[in-house]
Amino acid sequence: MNPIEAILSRQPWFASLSDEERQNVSRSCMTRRFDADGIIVRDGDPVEHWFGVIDGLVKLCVFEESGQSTTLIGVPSGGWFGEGTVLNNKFWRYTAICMHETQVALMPKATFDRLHAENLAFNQFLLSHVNIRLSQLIDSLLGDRLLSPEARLAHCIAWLVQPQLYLNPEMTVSLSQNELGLLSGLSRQRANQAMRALTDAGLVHAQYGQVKVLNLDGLLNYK
DNA sequence: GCATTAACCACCG
DNA sequence: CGGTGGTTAATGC
Repeated sequence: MNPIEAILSRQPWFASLSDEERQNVSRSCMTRRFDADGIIVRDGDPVEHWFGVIDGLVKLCVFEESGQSTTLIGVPSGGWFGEGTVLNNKFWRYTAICMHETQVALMPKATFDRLHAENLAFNQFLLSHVNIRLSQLIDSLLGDRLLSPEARLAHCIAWLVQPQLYLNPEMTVSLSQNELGLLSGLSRQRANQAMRALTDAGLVHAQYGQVKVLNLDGLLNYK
């Protein structure tokens, strides 16, 4: 089994395809490897693929003309991104940057559109995926408006190991506190301070360049 | 008051 | 050595 088949076989919708369609889909997809800081797509690039993170970590960012930039979300191994753009737009509206060396699966838009038009299980997967992302958005609005920096960081870490979205039995994510700050909208120093609070609360275990989640519900309920 | 930037230093890989 | 973590001081809203 080639790498792309191995990835697709883990997708819940893939098994529902006919043998022929499974072959067609996996033949149309590709994998590509990026170094740390490698750019998968830029804001303004034409939409050609839907992307899956096989191994590594990707951040989705926007850059303002003023020179300001912000990180929207992190997508770890097992996650997919860009379905909204593939469905609705001709051009990317954010930039996807690898935070580590990252291997990415690329599904051509034509394949995506065909599955979207023809396969129920694929649509069920998409709807559930989009639904979880919507929860994530609402949670992030909540964090932004009502919650403490500690809670914002807690939620941000929790979403990175979200078992509904990603396969990560170790519940661990490889990120520096600087990158954690970028993802949660905090400075490194404030993220560091918040990390200590979460560690003291026994919710996470901080290692060098890596965080292990000990209590996912605790993180999500952190005020 | 609280978070941010800048800066420093010790430590890890 | 570069990247990361822990901390402090100055600045800004």
